[in-house]
Amino acid sequence: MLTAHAGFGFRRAHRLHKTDEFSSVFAFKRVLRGRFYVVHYRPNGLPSARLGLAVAKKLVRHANGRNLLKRIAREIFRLRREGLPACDLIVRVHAPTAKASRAELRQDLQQLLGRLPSVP
RNA sequence: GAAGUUCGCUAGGCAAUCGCUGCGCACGAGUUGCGUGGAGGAAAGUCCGGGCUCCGCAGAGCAGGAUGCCGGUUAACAACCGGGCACCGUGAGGUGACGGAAAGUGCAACAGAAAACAUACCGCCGAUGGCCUGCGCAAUGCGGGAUCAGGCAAGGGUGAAAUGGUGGGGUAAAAGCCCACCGCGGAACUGGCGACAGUUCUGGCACGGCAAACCCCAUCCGGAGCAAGGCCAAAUAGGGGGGCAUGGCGUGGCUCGCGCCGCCUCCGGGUAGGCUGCUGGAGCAUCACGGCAACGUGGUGCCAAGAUGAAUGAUUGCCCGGUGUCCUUCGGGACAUUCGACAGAACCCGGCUUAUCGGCGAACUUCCCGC
RNA sequence: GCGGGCGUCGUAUAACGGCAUUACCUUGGCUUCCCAAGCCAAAGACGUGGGUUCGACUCCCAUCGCCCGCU
Repeated sequence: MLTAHAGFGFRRAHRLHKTDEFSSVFAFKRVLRGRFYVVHYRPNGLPSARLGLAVAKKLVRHANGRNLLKRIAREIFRLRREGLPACDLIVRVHAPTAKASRAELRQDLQQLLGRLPSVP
């Protein structure tokens, strides 16, 4: 049902929705760790990569800040989705980001996505 | 011009490109195209109050909680408006949990004589009575002393607080003992819906403080929450042991009442997807009328977020504002800037509280200068 | 969404509205040839801001932070 849609779109099909989907990615236990972000990944056998997000309330108290981190992650994923291997990704935040600038956060995630292994 | 006070508004703007999402329309029916809408003044904290939904009705009592000068506004409120009183400010104005201590119980460390019922440490007096004593023939006379009986609470000192204050009279010394004024209590009258205020008379000083100590009085409050609640689909599972049925469940702090009839527990087993509620409402704008105002009534026009692993964004350019550096013909200009607050709807409203870079407007106050 | 609880020396804890307690830790001294142990002494705290009260860790209000529960 999922077609390899060309371009920079980021539709519902490119996101993870169910608890099961999240759990299976976590259960696969493949992790790339950056300075602020952590990327869990698991090959999904679909034509495109999919993204899930998790930002702990404990690390970023205000909804405002959590939304910012998610937007940054979403935007980078959207722009690079075409070039990514077909994996389910969960981008998680694991370090306090209060002092980090947007550029640092972006650079961190770009570098993590670059380290993803290609799917056989 | 400076310094303030109060009230209100605003929350950088425009464009391009790439995206997310609600709704509508279109057809070639694609997760396609076009159009259109898409965070706040606090959306926050969840401190109050409602609507809505379910608990049969929302019932009674107790417990518990809330409110607490008066009048009004409101769906309701701990909110708001107007007023009274007290305090603060030169003023515009601001602040106030502001009922009751002559119903009761309790509390007050240390200091101090004494901390709530009266008392007397240092003191003052010693008129009167007694004592000692001088004058005197003597007296119920005239003096002196200050051990006693006794009188006093003025002054001192302690404390957060000490039994009205100031002045005068008065006295042996004193004292509301007496008087004037002030304060306080009571009564009457006047004004006001009322809180309260004013005037007059009167009492002769009582009735100290703390109720954000218990408490009393008056008024109010049933419980739970949109994960409420409803609908659809799929699947199925019955059973065994034990307990209670003056019992159990609805029911939530307790009791009663009301409704239902099996219920609880252990073993073992199963399910948890979609739709709805979901945004048209105590709604917004504007006009008229009533009201000091909060607000109300009526007319006209408008429809303005609805996500659900959770949208409302990103990048670039120009402008606006700030900051820094440099230049200046003092008008300003050039360059740089990861400088542009607090912060993100989750059923919906009314308040409160807290966060917040700045900008704008109106009315008023005080001071200075000029005319 | 709803509800409950807790913030006290560096750490763990007590405290009727009236001088903030105790232990460990730290520092100094005594003791010892030296260390440890022991003995003696000292320093160090009421999350923040208001209010009530003569006086607040305690009572009230607001706020900040942390923890827990239900759905």
